[in-house]
Amino acid sequence: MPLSGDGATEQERAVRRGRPAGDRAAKRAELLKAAASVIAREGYANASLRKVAQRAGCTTGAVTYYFANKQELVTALAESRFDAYEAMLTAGHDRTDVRGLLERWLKLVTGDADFWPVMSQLLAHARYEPGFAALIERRYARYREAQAELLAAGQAQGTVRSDIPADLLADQLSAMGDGWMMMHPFEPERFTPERVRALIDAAATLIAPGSGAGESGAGAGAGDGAPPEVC
Amino acid sequence: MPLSGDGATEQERAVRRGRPAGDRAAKRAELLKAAASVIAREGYANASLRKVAQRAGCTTGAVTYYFANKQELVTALAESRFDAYEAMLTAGHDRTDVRGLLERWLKLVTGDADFWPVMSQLLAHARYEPGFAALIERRYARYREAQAELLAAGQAQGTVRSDIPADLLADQLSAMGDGWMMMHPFEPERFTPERVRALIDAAATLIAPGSGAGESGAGAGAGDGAPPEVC
Amino acid sequence: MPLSGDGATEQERAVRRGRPAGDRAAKRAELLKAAASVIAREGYANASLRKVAQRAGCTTGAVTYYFANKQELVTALAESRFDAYEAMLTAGHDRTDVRGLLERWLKLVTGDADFWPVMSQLLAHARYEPGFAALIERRYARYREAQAELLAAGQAQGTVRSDIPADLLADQLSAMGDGWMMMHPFEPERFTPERVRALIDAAATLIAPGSGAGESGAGAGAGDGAPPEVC
Amino acid sequence: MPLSGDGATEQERAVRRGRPAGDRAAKRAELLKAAASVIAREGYANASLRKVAQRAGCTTGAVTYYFANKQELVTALAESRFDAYEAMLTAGHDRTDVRGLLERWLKLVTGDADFWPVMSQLLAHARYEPGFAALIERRYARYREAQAELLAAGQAQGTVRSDIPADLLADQLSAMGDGWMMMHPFEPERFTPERVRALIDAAATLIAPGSGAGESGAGAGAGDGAPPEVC
DNA sequence: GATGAATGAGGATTCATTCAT
DNA sequence: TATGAATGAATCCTCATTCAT
Repeated sequence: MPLSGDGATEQERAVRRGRPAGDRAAKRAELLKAAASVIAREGYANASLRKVAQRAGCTTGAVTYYFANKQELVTALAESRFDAYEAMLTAGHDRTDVRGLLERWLKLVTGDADFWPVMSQLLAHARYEPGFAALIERRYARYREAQAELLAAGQAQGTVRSDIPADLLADQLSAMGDGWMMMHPFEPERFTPERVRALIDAAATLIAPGSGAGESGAGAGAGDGAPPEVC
Repeated sequence: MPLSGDGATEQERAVRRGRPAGDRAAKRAELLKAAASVIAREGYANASLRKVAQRAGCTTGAVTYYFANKQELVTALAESRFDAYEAMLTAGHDRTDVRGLLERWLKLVTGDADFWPVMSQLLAHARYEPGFAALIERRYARYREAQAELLAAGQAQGTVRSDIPADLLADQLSAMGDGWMMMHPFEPERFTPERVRALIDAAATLIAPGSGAGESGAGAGAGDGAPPEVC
Repeated sequence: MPLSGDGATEQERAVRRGRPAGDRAAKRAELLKAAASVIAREGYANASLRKVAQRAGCTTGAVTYYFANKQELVTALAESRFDAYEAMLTAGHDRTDVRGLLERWLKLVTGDADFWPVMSQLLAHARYEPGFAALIERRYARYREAQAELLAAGQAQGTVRSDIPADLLADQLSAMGDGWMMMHPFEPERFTPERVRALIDAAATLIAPGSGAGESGAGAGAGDGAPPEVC
Repeated sequence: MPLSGDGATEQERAVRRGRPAGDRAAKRAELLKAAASVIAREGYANASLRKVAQRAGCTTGAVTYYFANKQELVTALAESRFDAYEAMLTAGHDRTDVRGLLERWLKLVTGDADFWPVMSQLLAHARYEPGFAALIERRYARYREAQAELLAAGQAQGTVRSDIPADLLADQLSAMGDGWMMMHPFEPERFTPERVRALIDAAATLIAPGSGAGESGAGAGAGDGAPPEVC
């Protein structure tokens, strides 16, 4: 509408020009949230575009207007989730603070009730969605590498046990996270905040150096924040 | 099926004796195998009764004849998988041999190429399949308890670290297994036999007592069987 | 039902064995007729499986049960039409009877009111239906070759003009047929039986040898059967 | 659009004078070209307004802005094609030059690669597009009449055979043209320029007077321009 | 026991069209 | 004048399930 003097200043127009798609990005984000909600509540196999549209309060056509494909929708959803994941991981904190990483992981994963269920559903189906698997593999690998680097740094500083190579440790930590992620939505009553904290504390204990001989369990200290002997 | 007097002679029945519970059970087992294969190859979301029938070499009607529902088929499949899992766990070995457990787990999981993919798909959908979730929760809990018992016995014998309660350790070990199970079908090239062994060795190191201070990594010794300092 | 003595003789069973698909072929033929009717009445672009099902008096699912694809349905329809076409062409008559060919062509094409419209719609869309174009090209070529052979034989006998190669003549005759086929459903009132006969007579005159100088037109004799001077 | 006083100065209008009827007509023509291209490439059944817009480099809204309906677009396209056809036919040449007509027809039809495919698609669907059929019938009839007049004049001059009434000859010639038009986009490799010329030469031979008894075929001379004995 | 025909709801996707801006 | 968001119906197709045989 170049001729309609709508009272917008030059600067405002420039801002508008900055996001040429108008509210496209916002609407897409809204639809992604709806999709996440549906997947979390009904599972990937039962998630249809119709349900997504219903939850977003629009028609099916609107969904396919913003996302050409169901696959595009799902891929975009996965991207956004991995973005959050990565932001968590690289959130300008001390790069060797393994304990901090676990805490941030805990916060991310418990902050958004949908996060775990959605991620587990996406991962479970990634293998069978052509083009989708590649995306997850790529981003997942990046995440694991970052984690391995962090653990290696911890080993250099002596805050992480050195008798297991960092990459194996990273694999084990992320596998643990995946396992929890998969089982959490399945039996949520088992994953009370206290138990999750206990699990995280235990994980910290597992990768701490020189542990194993003590009498008092790390799990016993669950809920008291960071046990002094870890990290 | 002992109640169906089908007019078969004693001899005919004797011939049949090799099959566990008559033709019906055999046919059901055959269909379950087909279902497992389809799920492993195409994913749960894309697995249809038609495909199962096709792979089993029979008609769609036959499948619904032996299994009233799709849900019944899937549930029976899950039961059979957990049976194998439990048999593995309780296979008359030394009940305190944690290392042996890991080895048996490894053998089970690498022996049948479909085991991991099928299990991960079933678990991923358990939450959303009414009546199915309960089954998995029950059997999974039983498995975890058995594992916790085994770990506790190990702690009593001093072969397992005691600074983490056995139930937390069991949770962590099984979560690790779940995580690998989920990622394995997804990037199989990452899970070479050597690396799987290294991961298991590292897991053994993780739960061993008094570890963590050494310089040489357990993972470095991957492939050489059981590192002496573990278990 | 191998055990049910249904009173069928050995021979009857053999017959049944001959068409293993039961009434499958019959049902398919029925659906093909419905499809032809829909295409003739509504045009290819507006022909949907739903409409075909409606006309056949069954559900959409039934159609896709007998034909995996819309393309398969359309292809089968084209095949059946070409079968009729070819049967017409090779109907055990005198292979050099060009006039007879034109007559048979006329009968085929006027006998089934749907024949012309359906064929023209199929041909018009063949180019854009992957895998369908090949079929038509193949069968169409065969038809044109047979026609060319027939015309060549006529040339050898002196009943067909020899100043134009038989293959070009065949091309022209079939193009004429195609052109009529295309325009016929479009302005049916122009194609009265009388006019069609006149066109055929004129076509016969066109390809007859030594024509062109006479005063009385072949078209003037339309309706009086076969003008003596032709063929 | 002479009635729209759009405030343009005399000079501005002069500049515009090159374009037939202002911007609107130019834009419509542009869209028509895009529509023709889409129909030629994808077929009528697969041609959507979206694709037309895409090929024209504008939005869907723009198309519906310039053409109220899809039907209006298609109708306008047909009109423009028939305009070209008629212009070809009545292009101030000798009105009795049948050979010249065929040559001009050849040039038109081979000059624009899209002409044949588009026309055949439009004709194929004319029957089923309400309001569209009438248009084609009218214009097609006019074209056939003009052709019949020309042939009648040829008969009077002795350059066209007189044993077949002019209107029947016209029908046959145009049917031939339609038939080629329909088959050409379908198997383009069969319609090399040489063969098209041979076909046209043969057509000229067909309608020439006193032909048919000679031994040498007109088709054999294909490519050498106009055989002396024809027209 | 087993078949396979048939159903009908639901899947994703495409499309012409409308309309506020 | 032109945009592009949004609609809702229609597209083809898949599927679990039923049922007469």
